[in-house]
Amino acid sequence: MTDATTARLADAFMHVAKRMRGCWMQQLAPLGLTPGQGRALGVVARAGDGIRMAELASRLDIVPRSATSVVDGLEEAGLVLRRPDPGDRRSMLVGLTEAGRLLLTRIDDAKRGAAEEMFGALEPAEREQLLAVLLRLDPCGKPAGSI
Amino acid sequence: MTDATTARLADAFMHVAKRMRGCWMQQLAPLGLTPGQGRALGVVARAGDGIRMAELASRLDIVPRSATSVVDGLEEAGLVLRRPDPGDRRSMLVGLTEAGRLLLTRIDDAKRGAAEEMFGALEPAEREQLLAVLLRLDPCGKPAGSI
DNA sequence: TCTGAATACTGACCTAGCCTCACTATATGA
DNA sequence: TCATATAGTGAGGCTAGGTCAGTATTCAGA
Repeated sequence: MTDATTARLADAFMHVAKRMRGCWMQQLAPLGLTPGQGRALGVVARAGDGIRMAELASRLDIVPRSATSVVDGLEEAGLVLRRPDPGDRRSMLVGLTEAGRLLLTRIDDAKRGAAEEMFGALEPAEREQLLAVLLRLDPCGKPAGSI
Repeated sequence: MTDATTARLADAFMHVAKRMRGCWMQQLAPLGLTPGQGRALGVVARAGDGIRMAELASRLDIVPRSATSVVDGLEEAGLVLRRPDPGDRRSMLVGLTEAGRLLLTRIDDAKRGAAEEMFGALEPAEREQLLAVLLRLDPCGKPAGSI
């Protein structure tokens, strides 16, 4: 019984996640961003003036090599800039450009739009409950990242 | 306020979904299956004796061309078999082989294991609640498929 | 009965978003 | 000074999708 519920839970969860991803993609596409880039831009913005590649990767919960690709895309679009870390010449600091800063508010709107479209059916109290539940889930023992 | 909760909700949701996917992948890997193949095999099994490619695609919520690739993989692994639909020679019927039928129970176990690992932190009542909430979410207006 | 439109599948090719492995450049502790 | 560790990245792989175009078949209507 609970067994069946749990399995259905997994199915339903992945299904909703898939739709949400599509929804978000759709909202971000007009801005010329993929979901991964949008997420990364948000992390960079929140990091203030310059975040290391490794730190960015960790907050996105991806390996450093993958962060390189994401930042490549953002830099190509003129939204972020890499500069060497003056304190450690092995490191790069990634920071927003003016264009990136300007785009950020539109990204936030898109994100809010997608979230609203997704969770609009839920009462505010239900959303709070759902959020609380999600924050307690930590599969496979990995520590939860930021974003 | 609710705005911020909704945005955080989206973040948390995608984060959990990502971990869950990894968790499931990990459980399925020993069986030589990807999550997509596991899902497809389940749909084929539930369909009884033979499901059309188009119907399979629709239940997986992917385009028919993508279903072709998934079935290619399963057929190569000897888990399913394509045969022409006697009633419509344009169509193919996909059915489980004996090997597929045998693997199915192990897949179910893996799935249950992943789901348990994911949602184990929740009380049964909370799982029921979560499931109920998920079933109400239907982003971007697309009709909900099966699995 | 013939024909044009619709349908079912698939080959060729593309993308996002990850990964590992191996490499260079730099930093750091003994 | 020198071994080892760390930061980032090139090369290349994979899953899970997607599009576009083409073939085979079905079917509705003239």
